[in-house]
Amino acid sequence: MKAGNEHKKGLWTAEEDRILMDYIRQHGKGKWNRIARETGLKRCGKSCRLRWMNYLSPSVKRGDFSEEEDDLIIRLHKLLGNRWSLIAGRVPGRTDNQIKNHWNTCLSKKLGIKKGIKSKVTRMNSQPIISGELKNLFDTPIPSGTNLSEFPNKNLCTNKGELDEGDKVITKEYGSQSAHGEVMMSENYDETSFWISSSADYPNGSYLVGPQEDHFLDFVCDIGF
DNA sequence: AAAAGTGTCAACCGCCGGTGC
DNA sequence: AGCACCGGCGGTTGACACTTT
Repeated sequence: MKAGNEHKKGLWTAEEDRILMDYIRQHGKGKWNRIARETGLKRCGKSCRLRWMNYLSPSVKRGDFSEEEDDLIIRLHKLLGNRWSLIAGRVPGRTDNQIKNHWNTCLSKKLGIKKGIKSKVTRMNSQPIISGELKNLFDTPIPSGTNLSEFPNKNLCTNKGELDEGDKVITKEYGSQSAHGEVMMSENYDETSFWISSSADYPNGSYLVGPQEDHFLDFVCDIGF
């Protein structure tokens, strides 16, 4: 089979939607290439999957993003970067594609973020960071008016007072739970790392220090230049 | 009214990792 | 080990709608 040449592209018609939905109602989703074949749709399996996941699935929420959703996405993006599927997993009813589009067209503009400017890690100050206490981690003061009570779990230890990219850090959160991570640039961090990002991604000079996944948002410390 | 410019978002593309044979 | 297939991801494109000139 010469895949590619004979697959239809472009917007889906109402009739194609109906065929795909009927099939999935009857047989369930998955095995998208098989679905594409058996429905007679002249689409590739990937296209069928995408259409279902991003549009036809009943779990997909349509319509404008609420302010609450915007706020959540902004906070998640600070923590996770462009990991749209992870962000979408925490925004009920929204797909990664919706969130990515919304970010690129509305939110990044709203925040004044320019594309293509790389983050850089800057050095923290030399103060040791003491477990159970929020310290100013950077060379600059915490802006007046910052509500520290918004960050209830701030137990952070470091193995030295001054951090740089590559340094190992330990956090303690949620009772006895602790985790190890590495200070990284935001666009490079991996699943297990904590990270520090800064600069152009966050026009007001925000820094973030935080673990992700299991520990999630409670441990975000947002400090200005 | 029409052309040009801009914004939005559905869909595509290439790549990657997992799985089964 | 190597291959094919599949699902999933993030970046990008392009059609269409809307706004401005």
